[in-house]
Amino acid sequence: MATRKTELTREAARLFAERGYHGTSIGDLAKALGVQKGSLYAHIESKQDLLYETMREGAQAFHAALDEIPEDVKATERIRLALRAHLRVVGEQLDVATVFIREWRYLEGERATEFLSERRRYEERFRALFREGRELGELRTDLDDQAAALLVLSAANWAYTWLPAGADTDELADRFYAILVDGTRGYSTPV
Amino acid sequence: MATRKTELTREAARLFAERGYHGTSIGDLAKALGVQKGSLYAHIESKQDLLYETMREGAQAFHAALDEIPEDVKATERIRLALRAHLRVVGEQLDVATVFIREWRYLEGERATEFLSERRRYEERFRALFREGRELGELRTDLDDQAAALLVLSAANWAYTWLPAGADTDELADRFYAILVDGTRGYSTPV
DNA sequence: CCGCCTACCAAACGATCGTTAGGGTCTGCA
DNA sequence: TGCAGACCCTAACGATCGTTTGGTAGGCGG
Repeated sequence: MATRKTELTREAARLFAERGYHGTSIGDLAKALGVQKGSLYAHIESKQDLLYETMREGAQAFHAALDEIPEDVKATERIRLALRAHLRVVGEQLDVATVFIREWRYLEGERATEFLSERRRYEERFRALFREGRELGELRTDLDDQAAALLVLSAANWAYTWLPAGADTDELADRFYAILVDGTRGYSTPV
Repeated sequence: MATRKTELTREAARLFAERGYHGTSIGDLAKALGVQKGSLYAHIESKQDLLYETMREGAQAFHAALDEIPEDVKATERIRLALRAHLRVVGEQLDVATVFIREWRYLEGERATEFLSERRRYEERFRALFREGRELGELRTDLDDQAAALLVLSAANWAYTWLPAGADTDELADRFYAILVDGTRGYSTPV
């Protein structure tokens, strides 16, 4: 099943992540595969297609990771698992995640808007967790859940810049979660 | 004082932020300034120079913002002010900040490594605040200050993607800070 | 052995890239 | 009046860009 096409998209993701979409030429890609650049057009219709397919792969991976979170656990626990899920995707598919997070804006035409709504939908799933947690009384009733969700999403979305490929992302997610839930203040620190 | 050169670098920052370094051509830049593209070379030596100058501007702005934080206040307060300072730079110089955070990797040669150490130095200033806060007893003694600093830096570095230009960043920073310090958990939530 | 399919090749297309060359037109100051 | 300096022009350079074309080599089922 490791067709030439999937090798191509995988290498494209790697190069797009390393040099950026506009910084990667079709010639670079062909050279990385040991092939003449014209030969690539037996598999794709355009360079844009490669970017688009990587985006789709990323969107699918991130959503699928969230989908596996059980619904019958507490909202706070689902937040922890969601952070784990996101960081796991970043760690396991670093190239795809990097392109998904950083290079999406080079999509052209309606694909850009399609991706934007896909992305908003993903972030909304995080926001919903915090809203739910607050409404169910698991989180502080005066919590600014918008800001809290933004904080988690920031940590999640920034991770591709420093995460080494194959890191233990579960433990890392738990460390972030612990700080987020209990705060950094000393137990008896005066205000 | 608004020399043509500064207009050029400002426009370059704007376009690099909007379309990326490799996505912006010298021709685009010239058109935005209402000038033939060859004319730009009366002011610069290369396209790389424009990127480099924007980076320098960004580095200067971020460091200067941190420099203005008084040293005689508590470490926790300095953390709050540091977050304010960073977000203020992002809000006030969104284009420069965007290029600084996202496009730096297209610097070539030793400029790339120069920038990388500049950046590490900046992040270290944040980490030091958390270490200090923990050692002085202002923060929990069992705090994972590396993770805490990473969390704040993530929020700070991700902000360019969603901050509207000219937003009230001080209030936003304080909201992040409040969550970070006190956590999200309900006061009486069972473990 | 034939015909199909996947994969690739060599060569070229027009467009655009960053950059250079040489000359021109203003303004302001001596 | 003349000269300097800032600013811009047109035209072209070689290189590289994404993409197209027409043809070929090898494997595999009929």
